[in-house]
Amino acid sequence: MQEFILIIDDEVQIRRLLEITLSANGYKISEASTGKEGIALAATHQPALIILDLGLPDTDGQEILKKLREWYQKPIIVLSVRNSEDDIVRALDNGANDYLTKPFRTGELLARIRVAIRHNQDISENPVIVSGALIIDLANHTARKNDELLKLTSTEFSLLALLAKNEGRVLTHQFILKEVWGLAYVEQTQYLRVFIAQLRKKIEDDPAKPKILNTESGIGYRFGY
Amino acid sequence: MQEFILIIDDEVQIRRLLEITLSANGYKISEASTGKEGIALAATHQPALIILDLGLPDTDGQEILKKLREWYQKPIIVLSVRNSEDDIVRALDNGANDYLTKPFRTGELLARIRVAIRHNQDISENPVIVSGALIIDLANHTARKNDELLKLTSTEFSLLALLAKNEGRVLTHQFILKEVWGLAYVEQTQYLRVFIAQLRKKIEDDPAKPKILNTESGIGYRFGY
DNA sequence: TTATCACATTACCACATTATCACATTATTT
DNA sequence: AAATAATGTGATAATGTGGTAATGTGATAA
Repeated sequence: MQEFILIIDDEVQIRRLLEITLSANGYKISEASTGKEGIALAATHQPALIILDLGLPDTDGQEILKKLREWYQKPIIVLSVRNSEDDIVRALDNGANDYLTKPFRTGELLARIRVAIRHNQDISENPVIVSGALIIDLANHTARKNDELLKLTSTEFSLLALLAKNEGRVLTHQFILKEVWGLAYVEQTQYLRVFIAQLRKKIEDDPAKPKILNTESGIGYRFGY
Repeated sequence: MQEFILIIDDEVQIRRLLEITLSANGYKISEASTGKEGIALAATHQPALIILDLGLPDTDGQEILKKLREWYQKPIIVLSVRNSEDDIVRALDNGANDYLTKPFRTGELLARIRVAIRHNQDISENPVIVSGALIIDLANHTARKNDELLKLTSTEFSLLALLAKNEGRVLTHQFILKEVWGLAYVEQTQYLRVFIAQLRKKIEDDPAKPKILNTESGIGYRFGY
């Protein structure tokens, strides 16, 4: 899976610089120029890391940081022109993983991004997910229920696998669509409904009363719990 | 539990400064003035964090870093007079968690130590608010009471989360409306009454005698206390 | 070619959620 | 205690969201 970085900065030049540098190093990018937009994008895109400029026009950067940290656990690297110890300490104590003052050196930023992501990556991937009577084999792209092989199409399988990998967690429509269909499809929530329905027919005892693939109305879907 | 920090630095003044600052902040200290000594102490004392000066007399600091990282997983913060990008990137890629150039500001160092230690503790744990039998998982948009999942709509959830995040504090009607419904709705106090009632039905033992979602007549609502 | 399959797309219906209102109840003030 | 203000409650309307079936499309294989 490609690492996905969200840049929240109002300066176009900085965004362009970061965009070029980061994509040249194999990261995917999304950008926001205001705090509000940034929070919205973070919620829908679930980036692996956020680069946050403290000097945004709409809101105090420290407040955005706090808001993000209410639910966002992955690394946040703060950029700022401000170099006062107070700003730095506050940002770090508000949940930032690192703090760089502008102008920054791109090589150093990249190294600090690697540090931040490296830390977050030691969650080992389990090739087989077992949940009740369901057994999902990620490596073989097969799923079984009560020991009988389910006939799943590849889209159905990746959808099921994605949800199962995040058992108990609510995944937003946008996130699922992005992961399974790709970035261009984040608006097509109806695809998702169709495929959820198909999966339920195949794996639920009573598709009308799903116990495995649960709906979180207005938000997304959840596997189990 | 007392946090234990190992300082590897050959300059006596720096060691003394760190010793005073860190112990004043509740950390226990051990010190080494050479790389060899440092590695030995790290092995015997198992510190929660290491502060490593790159400019040691006996060995190249980067080499000590690599040696430590062969077995030592906890945070290492590098100090150095050298400010070249190359040094910084190398240190970070060799496994340092952070890099500060001398002279450093003690408040910033302390904040970065907190970041490093904080990081090492809460790997993959969700931010949850626990209040009595209620457990609110902000990242997952789920809430439980006595271990059973509550069926909350997204508006109900954000209202509950907002109040719970401010446990014990009175939030005014206007503030709550602004946060949950948006600025245009600060006058619609009736929305709030309706949704508070719905939440109470779902989470209070006796909705008529609320113990969790309390009314502050004429002002707003309060979670708990 | 036809048949088949998976996915895309649409239309429609059902249900869940939210908004709104009228009225009951409770709290506060005089 | 009475008057007034504030809050709670239940019903219903309006809207939003999700589920399902049917159909279109394009690829692939018989």
